Amino acid sequence: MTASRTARERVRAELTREITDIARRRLATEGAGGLSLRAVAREMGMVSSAIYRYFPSRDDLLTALIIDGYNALGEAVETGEAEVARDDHLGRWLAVCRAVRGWALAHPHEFALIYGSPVPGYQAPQATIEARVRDVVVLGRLVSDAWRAGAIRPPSGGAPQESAGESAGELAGDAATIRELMPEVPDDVVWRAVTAWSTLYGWVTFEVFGQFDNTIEHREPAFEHTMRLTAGTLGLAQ
Amino acid sequence: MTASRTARERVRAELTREITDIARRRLATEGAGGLSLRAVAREMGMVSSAIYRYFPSRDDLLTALIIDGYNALGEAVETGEAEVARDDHLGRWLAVCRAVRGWALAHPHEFALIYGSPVPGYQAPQATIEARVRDVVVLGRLVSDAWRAGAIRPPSGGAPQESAGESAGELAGDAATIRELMPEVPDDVVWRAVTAWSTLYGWVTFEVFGQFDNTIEHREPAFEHTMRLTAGTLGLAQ
DNA sequence: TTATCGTCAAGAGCGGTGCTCTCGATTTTT
DNA sequence: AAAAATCGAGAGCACCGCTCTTGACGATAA
Repeated sequence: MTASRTARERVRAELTREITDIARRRLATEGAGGLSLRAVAREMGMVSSAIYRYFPSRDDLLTALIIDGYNALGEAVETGEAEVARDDHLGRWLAVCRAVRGWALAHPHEFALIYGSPVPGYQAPQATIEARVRDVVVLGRLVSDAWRAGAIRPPSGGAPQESAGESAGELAGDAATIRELMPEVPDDVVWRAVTAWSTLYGWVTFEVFGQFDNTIEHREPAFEHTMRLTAGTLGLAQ
Repeated sequence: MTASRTARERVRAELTREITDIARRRLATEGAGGLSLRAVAREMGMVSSAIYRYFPSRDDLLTALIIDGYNALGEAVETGEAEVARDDHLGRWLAVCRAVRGWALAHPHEFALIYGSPVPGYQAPQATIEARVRDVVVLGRLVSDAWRAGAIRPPSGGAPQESAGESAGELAGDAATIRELMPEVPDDVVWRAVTAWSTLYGWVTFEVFGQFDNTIEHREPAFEHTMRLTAGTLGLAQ
């Protein structure tokens, strides 16, 4: 078995996990810029150079935290949305909104890591890109379900003035890409979904990053109201 | 006159300006976290300690850059919106959107500095808070003008389901605060404006921070379409 | 015109950072 | 049991923000 080689590998896996745990805890208090390998090593009673046996660079540790962050957010959204009846599409949308906001407020530094300013000099590896779609997948399935169930107001033939000429084709191309996440949905609804998604993350970003300070004090009712408004933009029946 | 002491003060003002210029240029290449006083000093042919005669700490230099950023964005929005006829309210909204997006794409690191993740360990002083409302003021005036001109669809008595009970009062309180920026506008329209503002900055944040990579390739037509959709949410006649 | 006083650049130095390299010790594999 | 792989520890490099001291310069007052 692998039991023999596990002797060393088990302690290695354990130490790797301990490093990321301490790093995540320090991230929550110091922020991404203040994350220091030496501090993590010090807290583990290790010498700083030993950390490099587990993470070859600070960026690799950051990558691990970013992937964890995407998965944590994705999981929060998935479980939040799963608790609502499948045919309650408005409820599913609101559950997604609350899950995103709740997770972001509970983990502001991790949220900043994955949806805030890119860390300078850090290039996100491919592994992070795959993990970052979990929340969007939930939205896509929700929109697709709602559309097929007839719960989304159909494109009112020309309500938002149709874009003219060449840009129409570019719009359609991008819409086709996005439609992979929400099958069968017409272009117009695809763009409504993108708009709603932008509104959700715009709000959460504003709130987490403090842009509402001294302006909106009762965030929760305002968020609820705004996301209901946004459901209207999305075309969900109220 | 003060001409004599100006001799000294003039070179001081000039050096101060040179420092912020170099810092801004380095910010554009290295990002906020990579901004180093020593590097700025080196580029000026100065010794590092001399910088502290002009900016007592790295945070003070950051503060100067942040205030400059708010003012640059505010000015871009103001001039962009001013070029549109006063009674073309949809045009004014779109001009605001394009100004925000254009400035953010042209100065991504400065945008990240003012609307992205807070710099860890940095506490924004009061001076920055005052400069950061210039863009919002433009939006407020625009919404107020449009409302008074009857260009905004009035609250359709209960279209978005009215929030119940106690949260209604909290909503109204915050709406009153925001109304200082958009006089005479009813609560419902205030929240539509907040929603539209979130959509705009949500989109721009997504685009600047690379969340649209491999998904939306033709950003400009998609942005135009989305912001027209958002104008509908705001209630602006199409 | 001379003396004084404030302002300035420069240098050394402190404690911190990411990261590299080497060196023994220990564990795993052969 | 011998060989190979892995690991922690330590020293060291170049960099960072920031502080303190020193000596030179220039504006101002006697």
